[in-house]
Amino acid sequence: MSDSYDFRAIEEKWQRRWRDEGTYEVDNDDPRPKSYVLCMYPYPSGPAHMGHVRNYTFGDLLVRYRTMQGQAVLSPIGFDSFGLPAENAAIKTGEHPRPFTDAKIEELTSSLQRLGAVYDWRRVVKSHDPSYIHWTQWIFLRFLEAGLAYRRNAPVNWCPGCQTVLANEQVLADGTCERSGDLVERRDLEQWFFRITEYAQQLLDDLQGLDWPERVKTMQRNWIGRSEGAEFDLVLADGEGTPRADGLALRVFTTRPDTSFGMTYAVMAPEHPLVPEVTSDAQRAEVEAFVAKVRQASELERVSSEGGLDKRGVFTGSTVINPFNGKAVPLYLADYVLMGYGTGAIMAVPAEDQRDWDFAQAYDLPIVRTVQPPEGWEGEAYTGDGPTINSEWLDGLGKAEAIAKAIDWLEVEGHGEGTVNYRLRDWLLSRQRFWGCPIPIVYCPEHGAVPVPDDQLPVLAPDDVEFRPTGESPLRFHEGFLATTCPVCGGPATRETDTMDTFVDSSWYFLRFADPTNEDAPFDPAAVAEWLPVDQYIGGIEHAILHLMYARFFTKALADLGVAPKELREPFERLFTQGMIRMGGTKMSKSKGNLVAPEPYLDSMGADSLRLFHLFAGPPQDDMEWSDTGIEGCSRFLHRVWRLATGDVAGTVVERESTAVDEEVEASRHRLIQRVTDEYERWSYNTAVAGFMEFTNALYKYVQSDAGARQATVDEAVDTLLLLLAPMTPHFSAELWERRRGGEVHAEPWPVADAAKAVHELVTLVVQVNGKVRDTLEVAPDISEADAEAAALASAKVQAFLDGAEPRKVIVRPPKLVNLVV
RNA sequence: GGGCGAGUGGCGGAAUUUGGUAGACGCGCAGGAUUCAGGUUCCUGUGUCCGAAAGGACGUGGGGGUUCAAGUCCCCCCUCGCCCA
Repeated sequence: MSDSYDFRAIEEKWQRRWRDEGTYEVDNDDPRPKSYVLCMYPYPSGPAHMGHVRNYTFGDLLVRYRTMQGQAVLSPIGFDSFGLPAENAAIKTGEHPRPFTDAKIEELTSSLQRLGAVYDWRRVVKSHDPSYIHWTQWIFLRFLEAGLAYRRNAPVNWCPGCQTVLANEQVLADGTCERSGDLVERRDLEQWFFRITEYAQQLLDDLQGLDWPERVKTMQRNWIGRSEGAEFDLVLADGEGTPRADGLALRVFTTRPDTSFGMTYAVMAPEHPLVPEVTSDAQRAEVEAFVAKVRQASELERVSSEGGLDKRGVFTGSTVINPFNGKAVPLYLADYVLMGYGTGAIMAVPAEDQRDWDFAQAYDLPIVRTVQPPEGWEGEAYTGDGPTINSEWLDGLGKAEAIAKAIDWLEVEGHGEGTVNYRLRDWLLSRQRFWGCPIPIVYCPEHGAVPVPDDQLPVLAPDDVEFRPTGESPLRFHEGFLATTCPVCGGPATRETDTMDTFVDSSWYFLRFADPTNEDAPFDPAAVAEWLPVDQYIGGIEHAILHLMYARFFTKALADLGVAPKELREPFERLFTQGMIRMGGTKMSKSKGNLVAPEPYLDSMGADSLRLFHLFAGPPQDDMEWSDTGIEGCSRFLHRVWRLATGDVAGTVVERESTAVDEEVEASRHRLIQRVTDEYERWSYNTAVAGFMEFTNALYKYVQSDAGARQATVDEAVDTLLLLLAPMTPHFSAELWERRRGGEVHAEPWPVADAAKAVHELVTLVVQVNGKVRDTLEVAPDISEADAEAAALASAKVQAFLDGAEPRKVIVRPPKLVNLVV
């Protein structure tokens, strides 16, 4: 008897070997074809949970599969190690977040190794490492020089109780602070932005060439939100419609210039700079109260259509002149118009916009249709196409022609022009937090905001800091950090205390992996050119919008600045978004406290069983409700293969010449290679596992058959099985391969099927009568139509159903099906 | 409200490309063999209904349609999920 499958010893042995021997380290000058496989780098929150297991199993499988196909696979890992959870822990304990974070990284690293995931450990990148901070800051300065970073006033969430700024995720759904429970206010602060909007069109256009899930691309398109329309001026007038003496006008944006004759009022955002100008004395008190109220509201509340609109607007006391018909219409403020979109002011056409319709109803404003709704239309606002009405020289035109003609008219008359507008806003990167990458800026009373010179990077946060229970950033009170000198004049100056959004760190880490220890630059463009773009990026759908958009923006900007190769327009050629693991219907996450730890399974069944289970449980892109029923089936399967591979199955294995039975086993071996290779390419891992199980079951039958199995056939079948399983169950395959054949299974070439040997001797021909299966026949795969029909008619079962009748029609699809219609 | 995706046995799920044996594979369950017993292992069965069986009828959220043939294509409806508003 051979010894049994001791997964614990085997996994430790191979994990140590892969790590110590650097099996999965690859050099930039590796002569093999290059491939870059990357899982989104994790936030180090402690030991891995099942969500990580699933994610990193997919990644590791691909690394090993491509390695066996002869490629040099770059498989790096890093840690998104700045962020709020570590800072919150620091506030609670008073301990600096660095040791806390380093400990979490240790824990996650060892979990990943216990899973059997392999990486080039020389290339580890950590966001909070001074060498990484250095180059994140350097990139910020290059963006600043290029005008891609700038500073302006913007509203933040301010908690009056804590006297600090909150991140969006620290504000509860009811608008209160998660820590103190105070109502969160909106407050203006000078903050840093990246000019991502400059790339809006490119970010939209370049989606086309990416091999990404269509729904992720759709989400990005919607987020960018390109809309074509027109901007034009509405001349401001007093309450009676008499134009102001100063000729001041209000610029509005609309996607529907064709409906301009239907404008019955206009609306500006409450924070519009012209608000004080247009407010009449009679309305001033009401307007100011309204503006103050809106300042409290979150953007989500403002754009929500929940609840009535009757308290959400106020009349300014002014009117504006519609240039199309010269009529004066009232000018309102309303919370649903945002300063950040378009021009911050709109013409309102209630007949063709539902929100304008609702507002018009609430404020008793007139509604004039300018598009003829279809016959029988019973809805309110009509946004579809139709002939234009009530619009003088636009009457009768369809939507597209009317839009074009209206824009022409605006341009000729000098009131405005056709424009493209994007929903995408510039990226606010300032965070009033400690545990992030410091923004390398100094404020001088003489010279204002001055960049820290390159030779003074990195700007690092001090270690001797005191965390306040309110959550305020300790940097704001640390004299040693704050006090500095102006790089321009040498006079006293203070440092910027804000840090960068952690999305900044994750926007370029995949580039650093190509050249992770470079001390003179973030990376050598030549090294990046060797590996990038990432061939396969793997991560969660929750990053479909922000992270992927920001990383794409950084890649384009860095290429345009000459930091990255200028041909590198996109970072991630192929994207796979795996489904999340749910627990009780909600996402498995630390904050929900419903994590499932892999350790008990690693202890009782081993990493390979757990990996196999995750692969077998369902399609990788689908969400999965966690349940461990079935994991034992995977463990059982591995034990079955182990016994087969170690000759521990009761049966007769003999040395003899090959017979037809042996040939059939050999044929199914070739079919398995074909099938599984195809399924690996398609990420259909659950069916690949099913294929392995079927094949193993068939081998058991073969070995245990009375006739006895041929040694050479069994050996070849088992060897193939081990090779095909190697990406899924790496330790298991490696150990058996070494025992049986010697050497490393993952260094073996991927098996290739012989198509000629993979064919079936006989295939099943289904015979139907009136579309119902009445018999199945075994026939040669190359049977002719006539022979198939004859065979079908010869069937006694079929004759019984025909009951002597002559078939009216015969459909023959050799060799699969014959349908007799009577 | 709009967009996208999904709905198949007791459960997870399968049915590739172009409509062609629905339920592969596993879990669970039942029976048998091994075992003092439990566990392990091996074999067999397992959509529902009628039937002792042979066999038959029904069956992929609901309703209609196209077709020799529909889980798959078309139309309407219901439910759930995600994204946007």
